[in-house]
Amino acid sequence: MNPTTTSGGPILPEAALSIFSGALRDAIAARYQDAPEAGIAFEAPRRPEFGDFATNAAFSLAKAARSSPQQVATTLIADLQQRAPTLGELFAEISATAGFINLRFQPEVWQAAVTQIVREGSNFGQGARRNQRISLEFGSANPTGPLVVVQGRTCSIGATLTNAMKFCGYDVFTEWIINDAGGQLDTLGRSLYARYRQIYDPKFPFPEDGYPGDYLVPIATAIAESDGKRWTDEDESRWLPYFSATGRDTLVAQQRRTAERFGVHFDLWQSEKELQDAGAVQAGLQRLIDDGVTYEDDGAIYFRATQFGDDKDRVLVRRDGRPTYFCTDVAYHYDKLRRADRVIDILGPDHHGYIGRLKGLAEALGYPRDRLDALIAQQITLMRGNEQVSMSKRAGHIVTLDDILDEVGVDAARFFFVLPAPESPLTFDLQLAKEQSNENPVYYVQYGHARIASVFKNADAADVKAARDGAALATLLHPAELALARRIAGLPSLIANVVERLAPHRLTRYARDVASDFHQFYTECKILTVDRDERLARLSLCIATQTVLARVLSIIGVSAPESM
RNA sequence: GCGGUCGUAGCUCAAUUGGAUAGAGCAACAGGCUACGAACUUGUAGGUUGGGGGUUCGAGUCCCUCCGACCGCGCCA
Repeated sequence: MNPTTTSGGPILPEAALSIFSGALRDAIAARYQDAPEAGIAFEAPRRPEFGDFATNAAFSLAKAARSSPQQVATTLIADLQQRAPTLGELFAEISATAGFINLRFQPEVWQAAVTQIVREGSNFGQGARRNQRISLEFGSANPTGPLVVVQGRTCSIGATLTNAMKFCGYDVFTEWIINDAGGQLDTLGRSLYARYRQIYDPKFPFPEDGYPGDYLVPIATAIAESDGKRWTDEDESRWLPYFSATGRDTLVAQQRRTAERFGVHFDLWQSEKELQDAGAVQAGLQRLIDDGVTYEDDGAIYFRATQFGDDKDRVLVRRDGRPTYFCTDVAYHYDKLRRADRVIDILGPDHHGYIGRLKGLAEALGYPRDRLDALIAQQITLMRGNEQVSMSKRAGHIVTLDDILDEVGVDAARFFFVLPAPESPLTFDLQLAKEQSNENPVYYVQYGHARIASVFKNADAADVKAARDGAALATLLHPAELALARRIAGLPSLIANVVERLAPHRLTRYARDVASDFHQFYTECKILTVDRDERLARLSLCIATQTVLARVLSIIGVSAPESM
């Protein structure tokens, strides 16, 4: 039986791999009967001279075959040539080096991939809808001040993952938790009240633990304008609820405006206080009690976190009967775990010690630990050239996200915040981010997109249309053309990887790689040549490249300009 | 002290989760436009992956140990 059939038209890379995989499996079964059956995995080698794909199948067979991986690989390739001679129609090269079996596709395979991208356009790489709901919580800040740099990073990471997941066909629900249940709201109220009193008496004392910075002044002024001096003679029990609530509402509205400006949208802004008032906290607590994972000690109720990998048991209800922050979070996560198939929190660096508790909680509630993931966005150091920008909150040097957006713009900020892996610390150079020069990776990628747009402007409109309608690509043979085709064909698997590993930073790297391959192609291959077939083929490659660049940029949340 | 994250080129970061000779960008040096945007590109140089030990065909990646940085370790949120 011949496993390869190429009669059905052009074969795409995945199909070619799958044909090879089938043939190899048959060859292994015939040659090494007693070898354990194992899946055959392919990877794209780092070095181009090793071909387009490689498999390490021979390594796992070597022991059973009592032979070296290299010998096994050579034997299998010889068998394949006997058993499936038509593989040569798909593969220009099948070779064994150092035990790996390396594959190089025929150009037709990459040409077929380009044709597919042109045909599918902006749908290329999109996953079919799967019936899986993901809850993604990120950004969440105390409602006591403007958004700062950390939220810029968690929002960029969260929004990018959201976009990637949606594109893959997941049902994503984004949530922001408003930490308004604790004593910090009282602090906010007192700070705001002090600002209000200072309008009439500049010497009015500001609370020692109050929120510094002058962002409360405009809110206090607004209160003074609408209410006048009527709060100056009131008792604290009267003015505190009012100033706390007004401060919270105003600041949350500001935070929301900043997030929207940053291109980040949340489906739910969840107030913890409302969660408590609605009885959800009681329900979550009751569930833990029913599960028998709590105990009472000295009048307080504890969660047996140590049974689930945490290093300490955690108080849920204080001796005075008030629930802790963690207790509210139990309720919130219990709620999320019930309505989503997967729950992801993206937290700031100070929540490091919180991960174990959360995962233990998921387990205590009867869910597998990996149903809940907590990702930590590591610390950010702001630089301006060689100078570090002070962000000390105590000293009142608050650098807000709005400040950064004013200085470098949304595009650069979104790009830089996802540049390194989330768990790597980030050094953010504001000077570099706003520089419109070749040192700035954002412009490098955007320039690629704009350069393609420029080619289309110079080209004959009829040619562009012909290329969009589908042209023959047999002339795409130049190494730069094939490298670019191979790169852009990798978009779907890259996005799948970003989602699977929660690794948004891979998108920025990929964007640069695509742009780099394009610029090299552009340098080495004249696009608007006199030969019509060649011209249309290269225009098709440009169309496909622009499609991929636009997609990646849109997932990162960066604009794809036609000109710059 | 306990726990977590990290330590990779002068700088900022990767490395498809155990694969091949550890890669990019910037900075440095030397080249490329009478062709569609030079905001581009080609090349050179730069490394004991913090140190040491272990696991195996194979380790930046896993285990142990030391060194160093940051962050947690409240009946705060």
